[in-house]
Amino acid sequence: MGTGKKKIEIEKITKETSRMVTFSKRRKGLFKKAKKLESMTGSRVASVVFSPTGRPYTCGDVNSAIDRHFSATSNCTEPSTSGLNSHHSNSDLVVSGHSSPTRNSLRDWVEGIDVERCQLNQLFMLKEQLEGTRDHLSSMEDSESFQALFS
Amino acid sequence: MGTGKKKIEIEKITKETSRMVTFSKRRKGLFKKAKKLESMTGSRVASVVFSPTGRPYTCGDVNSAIDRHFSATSNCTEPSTSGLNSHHSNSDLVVSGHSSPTRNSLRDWVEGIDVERCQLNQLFMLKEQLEGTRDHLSSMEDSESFQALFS
DNA sequence: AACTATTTATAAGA
DNA sequence: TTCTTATAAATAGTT
Repeated sequence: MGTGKKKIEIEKITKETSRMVTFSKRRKGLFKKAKKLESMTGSRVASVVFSPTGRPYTCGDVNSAIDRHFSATSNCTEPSTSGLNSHHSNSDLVVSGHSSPTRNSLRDWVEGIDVERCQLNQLFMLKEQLEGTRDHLSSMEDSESFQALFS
Repeated sequence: MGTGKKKIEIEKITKETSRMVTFSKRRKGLFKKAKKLESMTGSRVASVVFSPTGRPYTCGDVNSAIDRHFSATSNCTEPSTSGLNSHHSNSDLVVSGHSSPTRNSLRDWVEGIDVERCQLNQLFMLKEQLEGTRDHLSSMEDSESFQALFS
């Protein structure tokens, strides 16, 4: 009958196929849940999913989520008085000396980043998110929001 | 009987309460789905949810997701050969002149950020994610992963 | 892609 | 906030 090698190959292909089918179904479900959570409760959800092959998929309107914080405090030096920035501990976070930048002081905040610390992983991922979002708009559930992001 | 004012207050409280209950339940469900998607398909999910009151909740092991990309290319100058960085268009992305930094060149990448462009919103959100993650570990579904993130 | 038996999530009430 | 449960939604397996 079939060789052991061929049998294994067939199993691998089948496995990968069903794996990708499951990934596709569940990613769709996850993003649907995220959007419903937003619409039902007035919350904001931003998420990134890296597929088994490394392809990034994003969900949620990042710009709007951030703008909400800026617009709520447009006349203040603090970007937000809600939970987000109301408690700054004395821990050694990635940003030193810039606890709550306004839009205009973001350059200061960026320049204050301690690039030697591990949180750079986060920045790197952010870059990948941006690039992945740009390059894979067609894969997204909410393409319009993210096309605006790069226009 | 009860005054109109009191009646409205009761309605408002009830509404806010059920809204937060729904938010809590659905956020929990969303994070559960995210974790199951990861475990079933070998994918990576990172997500941030801002509650109706602006409180951030995070899900997913950001460090591990990034480390996967670094570890896959530990001997290369490129952080990843998978889909993420395999295609750089000539569009004017936030990062100019640094298309694929290694861990050691991340300082260059950070310094290359065009801080006048709208993508700074993304960086600001990243900062909020970091702070929110640190300050609200108790609210998370996967506390252990994120405690390690700040240790 | 579509179907459906089954599992899973959740809204309402306690 | 947690528990229960009837109902709704998601999805694994299959075609």
